[in-house]
Amino acid sequence: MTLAARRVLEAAARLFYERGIHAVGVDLIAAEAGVTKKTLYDRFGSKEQIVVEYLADRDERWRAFLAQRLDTAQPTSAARVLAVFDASRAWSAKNSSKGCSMVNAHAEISDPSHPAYPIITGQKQWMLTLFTDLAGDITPDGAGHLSQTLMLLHEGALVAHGLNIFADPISHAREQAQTLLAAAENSAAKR
Amino acid sequence: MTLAARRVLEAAARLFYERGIHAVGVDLIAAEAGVTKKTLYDRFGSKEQIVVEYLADRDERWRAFLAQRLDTAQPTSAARVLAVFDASRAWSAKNSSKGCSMVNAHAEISDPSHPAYPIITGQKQWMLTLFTDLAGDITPDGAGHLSQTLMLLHEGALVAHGLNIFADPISHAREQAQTLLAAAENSAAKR
DNA sequence: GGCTCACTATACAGACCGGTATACTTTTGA
DNA sequence: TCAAAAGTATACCGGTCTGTATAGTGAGCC
Repeated sequence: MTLAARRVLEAAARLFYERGIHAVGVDLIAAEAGVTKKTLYDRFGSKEQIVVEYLADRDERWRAFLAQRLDTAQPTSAARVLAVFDASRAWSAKNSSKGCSMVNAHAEISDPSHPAYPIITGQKQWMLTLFTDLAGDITPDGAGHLSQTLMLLHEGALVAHGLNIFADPISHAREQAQTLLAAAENSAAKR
Repeated sequence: MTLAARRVLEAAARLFYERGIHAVGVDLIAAEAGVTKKTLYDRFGSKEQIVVEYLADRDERWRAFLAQRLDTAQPTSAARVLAVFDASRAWSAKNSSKGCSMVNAHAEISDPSHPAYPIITGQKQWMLTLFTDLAGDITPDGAGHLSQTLMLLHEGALVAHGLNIFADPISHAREQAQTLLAAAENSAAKR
């Protein structure tokens, strides 16, 4: 990726996230990136491709960020679940004040055959799988059930954060997750 | 509201929800409504006003739908909390297969001074207040805490439903809410 | 009958949309 | 050193965007 291409992607990412995908034109992206439209089209070919790379890049960054956080977390599965919420809180404070970019993109991309669609649904599926794997270590029988609850808390917290419904929803979700994990460990130990 | 205006609002509501607000032009709305642009502008004055009335109307319909469901629910607060989730499940099956229209609109409307902004945040605040009032009857000390958790489960379920993350997330949220309510009633009774 | 209101039909304005073409300059690496 | 790659600058394309203007039709109402 060339320097100009990187600047285009950075500008597009910021504008798409803050204003929405359809509300941002390629002329604006080029201007904000300090790049001509010629360069933009030489590198990306279409606006759609910029959208795809915006979401793919954001997905990749989030996974890398989360992986790093999980690596430094305590090695127990319960601690790692909580580390996901900690990572989301840190990530949201810096990059996601308007909520989840995948959810927001989904609001604008209706067609399931759009090339960005699998990126959006893929990230959510990946998160669910992550929760399911961790939950499986805690309560093998209730892994599906627990992971779905964690997913709802997590998604709900991101929405609540983006819409500013109440203060610090991600911490609240983390706390609730902690209660859930304790109960699951307790009931698994009894069995 | 005239007949033509109603047709415009119905067409706009469907198109805005399915394709996104910025992706739909007034020409298309007029064509789908079987109405000329002249009529459309005579009735609404601007596209922005159509957006505002679309969201306001949807908000009103949801509140009326929910109120009717709450009226026919068992009069206990716990049953009424669960009735909210039941209402959401029924509503989503019919009108909200792509998730919450307020959340989706928020993804496209960045400016807090946009006239549609207070409608979006207002509905979320109203829902939180509703949960808080009901939770207050169950556990006065923990009303804020419980209502926030219910809110996260509810919002998370709507997102999960819209993105099809897993099957029937609203029922899962309802079930989780039920567990929470039982625990809250139990701990309130002990005190 | 005459008046108003809601509506149709069509054309147009000016801006912006995504995308392309031509011509030229700068950077960079074998 | 020299050619390819990457970039700038600018003009343009057809189409669509929100919004307006002009002209006329039909129904209800006092």
